[in-house]
Amino acid sequence: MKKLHRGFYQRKNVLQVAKELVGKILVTKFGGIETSGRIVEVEAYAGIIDKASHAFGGKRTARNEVMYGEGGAAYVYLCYGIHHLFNVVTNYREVPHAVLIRALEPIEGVETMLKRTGKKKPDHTLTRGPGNLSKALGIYTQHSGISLQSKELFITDDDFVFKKNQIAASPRIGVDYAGDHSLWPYRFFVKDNPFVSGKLK
DNA sequence: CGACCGATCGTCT
DNA sequence: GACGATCGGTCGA
Repeated sequence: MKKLHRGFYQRKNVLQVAKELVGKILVTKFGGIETSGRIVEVEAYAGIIDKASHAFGGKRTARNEVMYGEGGAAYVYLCYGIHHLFNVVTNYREVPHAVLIRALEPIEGVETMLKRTGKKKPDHTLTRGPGNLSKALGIYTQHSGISLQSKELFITDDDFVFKKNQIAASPRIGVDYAGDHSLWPYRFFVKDNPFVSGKLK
């Protein structure tokens, strides 16, 4: 289990980082309790040229400021007033790229995840979709800006790799407002994995 | 099945 | 004052 180093995140090609994040393990250890899951779905957001990104056009606000920091930090924001969406900031300072983590396969701490989400059984909805996974791992907007080198929130590599033909690309979900950019194939996911969100199959 | 809808609130205009 | 990088429930076919 190797914690991903800063160099993994601080690369220029957000699509490359997004693809490589599929198969890695997202871990939280809040209050000494570990919960983790293998990443099976992500979306890349390509900064100022990407109409779907919060940083489109160089827009800079208190909320998205962490996207302009150096790669390797968490960017968490509240969506629809309910869901806390977890992103990984990539690239270098002043280049606001990010990868949204959309689904996990639970590994560690399923009991804790059930407690946090209020679900009864550990089915595929537990960590399916960005809102659900954040809730299951205990990630909230208060964690926005913290480094992924921290002891409480980080991503590891256990040398597991999905085969190339198991990974598919598609347009991103829920970004119709981005017009033509909503068609960009910036979503990467594991085929036929029950934890992957979006329409079934 | 698919379409629709309500929840809920921080952020930006 | 409007609007989400969502989710889960309901309703009708």
